[in-house]
Amino acid sequence: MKKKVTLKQIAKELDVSISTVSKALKNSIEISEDTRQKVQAFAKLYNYRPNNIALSLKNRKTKTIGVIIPEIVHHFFSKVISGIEKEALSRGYNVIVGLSNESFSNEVINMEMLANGSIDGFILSVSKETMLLQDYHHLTETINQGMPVVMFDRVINEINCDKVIVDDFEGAVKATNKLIENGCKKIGLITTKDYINVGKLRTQGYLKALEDHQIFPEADFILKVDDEKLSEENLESLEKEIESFFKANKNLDGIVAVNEIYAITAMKVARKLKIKIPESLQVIGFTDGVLSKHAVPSLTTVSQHASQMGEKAAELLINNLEREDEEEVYETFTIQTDLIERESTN
Amino acid sequence: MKKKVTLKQIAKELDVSISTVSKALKNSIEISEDTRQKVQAFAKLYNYRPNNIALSLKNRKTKTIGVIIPEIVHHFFSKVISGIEKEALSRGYNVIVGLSNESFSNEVINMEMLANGSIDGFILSVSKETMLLQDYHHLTETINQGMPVVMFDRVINEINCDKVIVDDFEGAVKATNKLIENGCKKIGLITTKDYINVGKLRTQGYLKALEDHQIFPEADFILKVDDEKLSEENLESLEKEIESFFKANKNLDGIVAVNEIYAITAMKVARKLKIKIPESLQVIGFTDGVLSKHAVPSLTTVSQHASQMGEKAAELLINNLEREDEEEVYETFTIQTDLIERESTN
DNA sequence: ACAGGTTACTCAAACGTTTTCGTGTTGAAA
DNA sequence: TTTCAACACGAAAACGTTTGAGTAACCTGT
Repeated sequence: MKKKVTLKQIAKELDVSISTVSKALKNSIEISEDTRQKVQAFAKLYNYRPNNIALSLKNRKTKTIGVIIPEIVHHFFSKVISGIEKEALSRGYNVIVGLSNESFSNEVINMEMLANGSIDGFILSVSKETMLLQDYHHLTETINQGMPVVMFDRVINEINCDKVIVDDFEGAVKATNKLIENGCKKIGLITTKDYINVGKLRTQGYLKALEDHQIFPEADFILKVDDEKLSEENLESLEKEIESFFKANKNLDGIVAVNEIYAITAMKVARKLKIKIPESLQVIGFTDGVLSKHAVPSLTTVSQHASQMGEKAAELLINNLEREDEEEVYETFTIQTDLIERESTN
Repeated sequence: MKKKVTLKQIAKELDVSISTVSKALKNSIEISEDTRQKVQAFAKLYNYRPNNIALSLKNRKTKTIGVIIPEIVHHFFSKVISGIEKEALSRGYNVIVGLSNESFSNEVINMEMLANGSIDGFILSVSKETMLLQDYHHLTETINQGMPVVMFDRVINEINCDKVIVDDFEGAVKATNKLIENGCKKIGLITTKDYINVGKLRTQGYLKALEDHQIFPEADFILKVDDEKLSEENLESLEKEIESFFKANKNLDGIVAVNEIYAITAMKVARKLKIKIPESLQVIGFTDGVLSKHAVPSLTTVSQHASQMGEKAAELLINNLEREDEEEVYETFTIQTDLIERESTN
């Protein structure tokens, strides 16, 4: 077991100073051809690699970005990470991942753990609890300390930083328009409570599309599912809720659901109620995950281009980190959605 | 924007030495009550936090573990990460994630990037390409440098380190037994090529169960899908392959599939061929992901307890890191599988 | 022969900590 | 008055690196 070799050890072994070794390895002209070769040969032999931590300390930058997300077992978020990682790797950065599990305190703890020098900047999507509590002190503090932050998807307008968001509004408009074009007259919406801003925006898009086509929005056609219903355990109660929604509104011929689970569950319930998809009910979901692709019938969905979001977020952050001038102009980048048509619509 | 405050700045401000500040903050008895309070008050006011990088350099440990996985947009792996993160957080460690994207060179690059001081140890599942090439120099090198490595799921027997594996063999036995108990006579297997060891083990488990029940294994009943068929683009060709498999073996009444996608696709094809599930064909998959849960009919599956795997891997690694004595006794921990019964079996 | 200029190095500081050892000042015991 | 703890603090080294400044030794031209 040979431990990592340091400059000091090489220096001692070759009987030169540490500086000489360092410069020789950097091909400095200050060092004679002879010594240079000797040092480089030795370094190669012992597989010398500069210690990242020492470099980080010296340069006051770690070349590492911290990512805090509510959950990783989730197609959207893991895809975003994958995008972040891709961009980060190509620009020589590492990615540290922290999970908040939708908990405010976890988010704070994770951020504090990373903010003390471990990383150069944050990319994050805040937890539901944070949105609910509206306590953003951990965010403002890190930003005030001069650490760049990029928020994505679940962003907070009050916070002044770079942001990458999905055009949720327009996505919902597109989805709803599609159903209208396909001849749907009674279009239902399955959405979340309003404090989740993406749910809110999608709801607004749905309403806008109806309005544009002079369709009167029936309040009954909108189901606002309680948030906990998304968790894996509460699947049955979600099913029940949707079932009574369907039973209360028997004439629905189109459904826009603000996420994949709602859409898939709606299809499941429809099947149970012998409602044919897409013949008598057309369904469009959000988030183009595995479920949409593999469902039977496969689900028409609004793709959020999660991977692209991640790449863009990483790009914004790294650009910011590597910018010389300190001008603070924050950008909000909007990712356009695409409607991916599959079997659940005509 | 107030930058992070350091010991030096506090020292200067209070006109004491750096050592005094450091000791005062650690409640050292060397420091007078008076000074201690003054320093602590000041530190609190300026929200002093020790710089992690400096600590890492001093202590020669980073309290960070590196995780290298082939892919993150994958239920199993993201669940493992979530388990790792949970254990890591509770023991004060951070998690750096590197993705190999199933590529050997990416795996090597990622490991080299992290091995130079950024982390204290690795948790990894090797890429398919690495298994194919059988080039493990990057692994042996890091281990030789004294950096602990824990491998999970896709492990390499030749490498001497801690390992966490799923009892794939027994899982397949359980699944096959279940089908036999349920009255299946002609049980097919949809698996991967043999160089993926988990696929191989599951195949062996399937054969063992048949043997135990004196059922002669028909070679025709085993479909070894070419590996690229797993990727999202090749979904149709996977479907086609399974479809001809079904057509060639019309009398199959049970299917064991070594992963979720194969199982779901098999069900999709069965539906297309008007084969009723579970009445005329019962299906069991591996990996208890979202698809299994939300499929119609929902899929009976062998759960690998991915989260538990991650926790265990992190536990082994951290124990190793924090162990005083240097004895190298490597453990291979086997996670038992559970059969989760759903609608695709009787 | 000597100023001036290369050449090929070494020194030392810096990044932010922790910790061992040293030291000046007190107060009390002898 | 001397001696010796106890007390409260400071200096310095160490982790591994980079880099500007400093310095010997040699060479060159006059």
